[in-house]
Amino acid sequence: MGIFSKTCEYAIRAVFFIAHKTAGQSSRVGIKEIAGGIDSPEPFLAKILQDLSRKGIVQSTKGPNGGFYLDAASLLRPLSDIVEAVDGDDIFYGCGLGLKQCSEINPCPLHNEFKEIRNRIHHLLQDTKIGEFNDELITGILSLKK
Amino acid sequence: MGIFSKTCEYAIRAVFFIAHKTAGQSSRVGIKEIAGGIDSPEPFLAKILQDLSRKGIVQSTKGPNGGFYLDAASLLRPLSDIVEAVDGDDIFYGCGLGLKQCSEINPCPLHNEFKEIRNRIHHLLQDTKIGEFNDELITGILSLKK
DNA sequence: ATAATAAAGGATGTTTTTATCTTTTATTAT
DNA sequence: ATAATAAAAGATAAAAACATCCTTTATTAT
Repeated sequence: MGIFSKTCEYAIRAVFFIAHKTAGQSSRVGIKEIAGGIDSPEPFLAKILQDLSRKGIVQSTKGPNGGFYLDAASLLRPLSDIVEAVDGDDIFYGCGLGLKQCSEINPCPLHNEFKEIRNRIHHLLQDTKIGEFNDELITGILSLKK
Repeated sequence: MGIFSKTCEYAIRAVFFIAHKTAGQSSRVGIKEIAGGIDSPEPFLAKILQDLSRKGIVQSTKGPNGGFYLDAASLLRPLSDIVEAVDGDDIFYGCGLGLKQCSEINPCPLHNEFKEIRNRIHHLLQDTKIGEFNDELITGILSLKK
């Protein structure tokens, strides 16, 4: 088990992939190419992108030359938008030991330590923009496969 | 989805509970009391403790006056031992985006940022000992329920 | 208009995680 | 020895996550 669900891992990788493939050039990229580009099961990823599209995080058009893309505004959105859309905000606000009532006044043993870690994750994802890695992905410095 | 699996959340809370109930006094605490004390499903927790017992992280004896307890050495073990036993070490070493080949020479876009976060989690859990919160748990400053 | 294309939508299947129940084994007190 | 107790072990079940397949809808090119 990682920090994110598998669904969310695929989602983030897919959005990065769409971003670097379509940023600037008014082009689209199809589900097949995306799935191949991030090593994910195609039909499962289709469902994930369908959901992200409904939620306005990615854009899409049907038909020939259709596919997924990201408009200028989407490229500037923080990664946290993807995570919240897919996994919710538990990773940012939930108790590390799973206690519903855990809080400042009723803390679990790890409350303060985990608060810092969760905050750090939250800030990292808020400060990182979807379009931020396009250059490095194009040049191959960064990887989205396997 | 939290940082840990539900199984692991229950495991940590249960071990904390056993620790503060039995530390010092050569007493034992039964599965029923533990499950009640940490708000967990009793039969599921029984399986978890059975596993932790096999792995030597908690001690147990059967029969009347039997139950679970922690010896002196166990009380000094780090929390990371519980997490590794239950969830494995993915949380410490795995790629945030789920990439098997992610590494320094083939990094995903979030590699360095996540490395720091994972390290921080790792160090926190290595530096925190199982018996560390007994006093606060007895006095009720800290909570393991709901 | 028509055929081809590609995502959207809906139904379904599989695997893993979470949870329960029943029987067995070890220990203790009588 | 026997009965009572409590964890261990094994089998089973329910829920959630992960994954696939088939049909429909929107778009484009001819």
